[in-house]
Amino acid sequence: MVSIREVAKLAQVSPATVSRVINGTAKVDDEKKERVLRVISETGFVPNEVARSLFKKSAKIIGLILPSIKNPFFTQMASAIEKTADASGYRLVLCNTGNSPDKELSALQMLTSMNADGIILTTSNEQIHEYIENCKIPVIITDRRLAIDGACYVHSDHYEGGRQAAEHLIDCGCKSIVCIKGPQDISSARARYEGYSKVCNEKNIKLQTVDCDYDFNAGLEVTEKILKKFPDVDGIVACNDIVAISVYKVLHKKGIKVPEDIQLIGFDNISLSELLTPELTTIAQPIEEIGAKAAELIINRDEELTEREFTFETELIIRETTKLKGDR
Amino acid sequence: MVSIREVAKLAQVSPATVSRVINGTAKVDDEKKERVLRVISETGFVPNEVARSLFKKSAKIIGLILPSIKNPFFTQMASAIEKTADASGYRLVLCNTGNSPDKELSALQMLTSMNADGIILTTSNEQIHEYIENCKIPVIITDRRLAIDGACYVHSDHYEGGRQAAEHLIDCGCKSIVCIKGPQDISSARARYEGYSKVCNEKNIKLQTVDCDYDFNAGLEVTEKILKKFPDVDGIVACNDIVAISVYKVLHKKGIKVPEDIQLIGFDNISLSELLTPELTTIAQPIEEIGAKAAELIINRDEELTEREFTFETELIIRETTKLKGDR
DNA sequence: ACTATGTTTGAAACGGGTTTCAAGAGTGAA
DNA sequence: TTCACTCTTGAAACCCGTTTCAAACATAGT
Repeated sequence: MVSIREVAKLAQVSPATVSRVINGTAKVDDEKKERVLRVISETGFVPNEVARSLFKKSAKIIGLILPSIKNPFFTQMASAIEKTADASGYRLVLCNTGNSPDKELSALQMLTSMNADGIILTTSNEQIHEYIENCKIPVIITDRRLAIDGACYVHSDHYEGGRQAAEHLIDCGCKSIVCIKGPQDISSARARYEGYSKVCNEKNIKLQTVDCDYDFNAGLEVTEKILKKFPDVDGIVACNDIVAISVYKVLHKKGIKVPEDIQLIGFDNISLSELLTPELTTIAQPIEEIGAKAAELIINRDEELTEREFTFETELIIRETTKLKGDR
Repeated sequence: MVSIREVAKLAQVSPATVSRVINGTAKVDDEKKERVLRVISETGFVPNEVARSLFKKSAKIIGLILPSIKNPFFTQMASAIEKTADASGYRLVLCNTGNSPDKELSALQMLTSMNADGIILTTSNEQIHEYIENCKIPVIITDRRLAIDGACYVHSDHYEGGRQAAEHLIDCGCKSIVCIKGPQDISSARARYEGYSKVCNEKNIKLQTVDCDYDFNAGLEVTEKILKKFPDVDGIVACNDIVAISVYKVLHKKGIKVPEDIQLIGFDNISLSELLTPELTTIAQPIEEIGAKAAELIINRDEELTEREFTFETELIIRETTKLKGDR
């Protein structure tokens, strides 16, 4: 691996001059510049990013800390972050926590000590509170809202999304709706349910709920439970698209027709929801916008922020698991 | 950010001693060790990973260069890589290339200059040849086989997978099978097709093929084409699960029953293929094993390699889109 | 008591770009 | 010709954890 000092020697200039040529930080005599460039291309010299970031205290890195890389929602968000980051020359360092607070903290420390320029984090764990507040790099919390000052929040309007889901099923004529509540330690799941139940209260609809994790197998189980507990159910609000898919699967296996017998709505609008047969009616989050915004907040971190919370609107996407026809 | 020199000053020892305490690289007087540990916990000192990796020439980083982060196959592989990496204290730096050779090369250079300990790469681009052969860190090419010396290869036996798919549809009684060939510049797609066509030749089955990209929309189009060109088709071998899903979607929309009218088999066994209704019959690649193996090759890079190519077996997973019943 | 061996320790060098600072070169005006 | 000012350039310090090397000290053996 050739170093800047070797390039300097071969081009008969000082390392400082080579640095100035590479970065265009100061005027360099044309003849010398050419010599330097020639040596660089002959030797294939690439500046060592580690040495650079040691001095600059910026590694051009965005840290991404997620509960699970396999979850399509996070994957789509990660993809949007990567796209935005890459366009500005930033790389993504990925950490998977499986919701473990220990792993979250160590990922956070790790990324700070790597001179990351900012961290994008999805967590429900308030214990990392202190670390984040003392953190000198921006920390962006996506999808969820915690009570941590010093962080930025980027998420959808889950409350409104919950309302939209409830209203849509009611508009579709459902009389006995069951809401599958997501994990209530997650702020977005809480907000969705609050929006949902608000509408039900306004319209005097009886609240029928079951609890469920954001997990395919949990969705399979909870569907059985719904059918047993609420035999007259004709509408199901799933806590996310993955759970909606599992609900559909159980209903289909039992010969229950969707949307004829039971109507079904998901949440997130992961790209999968459109690939399925039948296509899933769902509440769309602007996943790409959320990811892009989070990345931008880090890339433009020197700009003074007027807001610390960015809320995006959700949108009802009517497809094939409910009866009203959408635009499509 | 407190440095090792500050810690040393506060603990009244030299930076060298602090380093020895942190890393356990040499015996340190118990009393001093305790002083150092106390100062570390009081100040919240975390060693700067960048300075460390500048000296050590290892950043404890695995670079992962993929055509697309959204593709579930790669996501599942990435997840397995992350799991293996994390267990040994390595982080993942993710680069998305969208198959652009320029981006591949710059990601490769970038990762080398970041002192990455190794790179896992999925590409069909032979142009990066020279760079990889001169690369001083291990480069592992997954899923595909190129003609690049100096790289390691980790993949499934796609040829055998192609054979299994063909044999299964024949066993299921298909008389007019259409094979959707994947992009033939990708070695694994070629191998699958070779395995497939070998079986057809052995059994005197007419080869009926169409070309298709690994893409959902391409799958929708190609299905229309199949129905037009081969109206008596009763079996379809899709080039991967995503395309199989899109094929199913078109067939379903046209009222064609799967597997009654047309049987369908995918490739990969992404977790999605089991979530669907109907569940997809497919040729499984051991995605997690491939990812883990690739990561291990980097983590254990000092061990002498006896092989440069690691081939995993594929497995026929019979589910609901073909007529023979599997174990389940 | 004195050599021999072993252990602990800190000063200093190292890794490789970047930046500061002051010297040297060049230009123009007086 | 000389003073003033600008532009280009390289030496050296810097970022910060690690390691080498030799000094200092301790223990054991004779």
